[in-house]
Parts: sequence; structure tokens; C-alpha cells
Amino acid sequence: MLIYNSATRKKEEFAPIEEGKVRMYVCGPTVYDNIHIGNARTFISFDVIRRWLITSGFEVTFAQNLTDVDDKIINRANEQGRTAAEVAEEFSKKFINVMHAANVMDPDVRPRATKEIGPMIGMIKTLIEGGYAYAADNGDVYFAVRSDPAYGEVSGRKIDDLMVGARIAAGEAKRDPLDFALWKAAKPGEPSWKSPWGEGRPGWHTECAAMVHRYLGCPIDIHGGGSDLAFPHHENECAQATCAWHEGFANTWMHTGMLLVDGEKMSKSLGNFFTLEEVLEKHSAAALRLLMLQTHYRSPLDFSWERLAGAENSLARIAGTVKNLVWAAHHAEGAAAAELAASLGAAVDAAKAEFERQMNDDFNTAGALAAYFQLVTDANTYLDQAGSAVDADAATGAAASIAGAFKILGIEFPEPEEELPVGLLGVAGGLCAYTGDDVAEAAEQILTARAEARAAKNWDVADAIRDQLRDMGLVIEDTAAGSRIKHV
RNA sequence: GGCGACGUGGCCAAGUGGUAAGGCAGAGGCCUGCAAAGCCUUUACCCCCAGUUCGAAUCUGGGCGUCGCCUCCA
Repeated sequence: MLIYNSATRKKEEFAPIEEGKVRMYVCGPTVYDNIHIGNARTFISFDVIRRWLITSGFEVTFAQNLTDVDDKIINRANEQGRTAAEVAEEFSKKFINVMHAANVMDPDVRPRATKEIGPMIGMIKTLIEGGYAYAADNGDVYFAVRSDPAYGEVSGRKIDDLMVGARIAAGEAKRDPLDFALWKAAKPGEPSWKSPWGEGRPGWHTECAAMVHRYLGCPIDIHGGGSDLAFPHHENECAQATCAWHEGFANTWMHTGMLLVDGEKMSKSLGNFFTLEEVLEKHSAAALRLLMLQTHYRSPLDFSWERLAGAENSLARIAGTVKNLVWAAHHAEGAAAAELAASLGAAVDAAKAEFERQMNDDFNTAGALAAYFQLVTDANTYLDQAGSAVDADAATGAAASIAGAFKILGIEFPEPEEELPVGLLGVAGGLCAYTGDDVAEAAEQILTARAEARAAKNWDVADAIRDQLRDMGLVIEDTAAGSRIKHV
């Protein structure tokens, strides 16, 4: 399996530290507002990466933090006249809920910054003792960037290049403009904790480093996040961790490409964002995931509603094929055509092999999807050609293969055998004289009545049946293996 | 200004040396009583210029353009 390591800028053969096990960490959200779909892209990307590692046989431990203390949370709380803890709690819950809605797996560990203050203080103490950090008179503690000779290796920068434009903001007590806060002295009214340097709270970069160390142990196999976090966040995390513990921090750094709107990065500050919640009100999580996975995770992705609608169409076609395969398997009659079944089996094997090849090449989901789009076409062709002589095992196998592959991508289809509405009984009397209470039986008899009408060239009757069902949100689909009633 | 990424058909997109996957949209055809669904066909001088090579979308140099990071940011 090849994974692109953004620290070395090369694809590398992935070899976990501990045989068969992967420890990975992906920076979570600061819970001051609803997340937007740009944030979601990163979480969905790593969800798929994690699923593929699990599918490949690795025992994956996945940790993701919630940053529940931060300037933005405090600001939001002040705006709304609430406590920072209330704001953090609200948006923590909302984040977890919307991740579920997007079919993103829960992390194995979800630490919260405010519950990790002790370990963070311990880490800062170690850094000061080691000569890597210093406490300023104002109660802040800063990391001395120039004390770390490896600083810049994660994001590929040189300290001297960073000097231009670096400034010391008002109220800061840095010795060097590049130094960053490990601990921030509390201002009046802010949430704070006791420390050797007075009341204060941890800096953002400090949280992740301490949580990685505590819950996964250093070094970890994979550290991920959006590409906008590479510098300074990840660089700073790494500097702290390596200087505090001298054990290394992360073997592979993975960064996802930015989600764009009209060619510009989606962000809260630009105001050009759509929240994940609102997108999922209008479209399925499956379609959003499909849209995202049709682009490589490292490339920028320009979002548009048109593209999302296109993904919805693709998804409907795939879901339809899976349903039709299952249905055809259940309604197979007579001897199956062996040669056709064998070629379908070969198509399934080819899709699976290509899917694996693509996923093992730095999680090339776009290429992997193409393999299964091909199988969808092959399966549809099979259904056309086999007619009622469907090989139930071959059709079931193809359906399972398609559904299984998409499930690895977190894209799940509705249950194949959807219940038809009870309302069908209400019209059955008029359409086919059926008066029982079995919906499936009513559907059968309606189809029979239509078939008889068509055989008698009684088009008005046949079309009336179709029209009436359409008014109920149902459609009659005539396939090579026979007719059936489906939801639109 | 510094660092990095990218520029492939109407839209999106995979593809890092051997004559261009796939998706969406459009058009035509097959199937159908007519439809729907499905299938088939259909459009590429791979941003420009030069170079390396028997051969380049793929490598090198230059140009033009776009995006990201350098400040909070997934």
C-alpha cells in the first residue's frame, strides 16, 4: 500500500510501526459553530482511509480531538451571553450528530481538550525544563522555535523564509516572532485552569500533541488533517512532541485538499460556506460522499450544487442496478445461462481487483469508483441479456460486490426490497379487482392486469394503470426479466 | 515577496515515458404500442513554446493562468 507522505512529498510504501496495527490521529473541529462541508471533506476523506485500512486487515486505532476551549468559542459565548462551556457542549453534540448523518464512523477515542489540561501542563513543564520553552512575565508560555533544529520539516519550510512578515502582536511577549504560545494567561472572564505560570489555558497546538501522546503513544503511524493545518498547526504540534519526548511524532503526514466554491477556499471568514447540516437536508450523505470521492483526496475540489445533483443521479443508477440484481435473483426462472453468468463473475473479479489496486495507490477513490461504474454497466448488460434466465448466485454475488465496495467508501444504499405502500390496496380494486389485504399480491395482480391489457392492445387501460401509479409516486419498470413496481 | 500544488473532451475527473479510465450533461440509435429504465454510438491537437527520447499528457527549461500556505482556518 502506497501512501503520500506530505512531509517527504513522496508516495511511500506504508509500513506500520507495530505489525498489523495502525495508530492514526486526525485533528477534529473547534466547536464554536456548525461545521461546513469543507471541514466535512477532511473527515469523510479520513473516514474512507480508515475504512480501507480496516478492510485491508489492519487493526486501526483512530483518535480525534474536540477543541472545546479556544478564542473563537469564548468570543461566541460572549456574543450570545452564554458560557464557553455551553457553547462547546452544544456544538460538540451537533458535530457528533452530523458526523453520524454523514456516515462517518466514530473515532475510537474522542478526547476533549478541557479534560486534558493536566497532561498538557506536564508537557509544557518538560519543554521548559529541556530549554525548549519559556514562561514570559505576562503569564504566557512560549515555545522557542529556534531551539528545535528540525522545525519546518513537517510543512517543508525554512525558518528564515518565515521571518518575512512575522510580527509580534500586541500583548504578546515572544522573544522571537516565530515562537508560539503553549499556554495563554487568562484574561478576566475567560475559562481558565491553575498552572505553575498562573491561571490560563492551553494553546491550540498544545492540545493535539498532548492527546496524541496520551491516547496513542508517540510516534504514531498517520497524522492527518486539512492541508491548511500543515503550517503552523502540525509543524508546531510536531515540534512540541519531539522536543518533549524525543520519540518522534508521526511517521506519515497526510493532508487533504481544500474544498472550494467558485474557485475559492470555502471558509467561515470568507462567508462562502454551506454547512454540512444544510447540505444533508437537501441531498443524501451518499451523494455528497460520492461527489467528494470522485476527486482524489489531495486535490482541491470545487463544490457546486449542480455537481452534487449529478452525483445524486449517478447514485440512483448504481442503487437501481443493485436493486435490480437482487430482484432478478429472486425472480429467476428456468435454467440459467451459464456463459453469461460466468462473464458476470469475471466482471466482478475484475472490478474487485482494480478497486483494490486503486485504493492501495494512495487511496485513489476516483479510480476505484471507475472500476465499479464499469461493473454496474456490465451488470445491467447482463440483466438485459439474461432475461428470465438469471443465475441467482451470479446476480446476488454482483449485487453484494457492488454494495460491499461502496460500503467501504461509506456509501450505503437503501434496502433492496422496499415495501410498496399500503395505498396500493386502495386502487387495486379499480385496477384489477383485487380486494385482499396483501400489498405484494395486489401489485402482482395490477401488473397482470396491465400485461393483459397490453396483450389486447388496450392501451388506454394499460396507460391508465401506469398513470395512476405514477400519481402515487410509483413507476412500472419493464425489464428483460419481467415487470415490477418501484418507488420513483 | 517566500514556499507548495495544479492546468486533460460542454462540466467534473483518473492516468508520471509507449499512441487518453470513469461520472454528469447533450445528441443519435436499439429496446418499447408509446414511455420509463437499461444498453450501444458519439465529440480530446492532454494551457503555450522549446528541449531530452525511437517514443511524452507523463521527464527538463521557459512562459501564461489558477489555487493554497506564510495570520484563525479541515
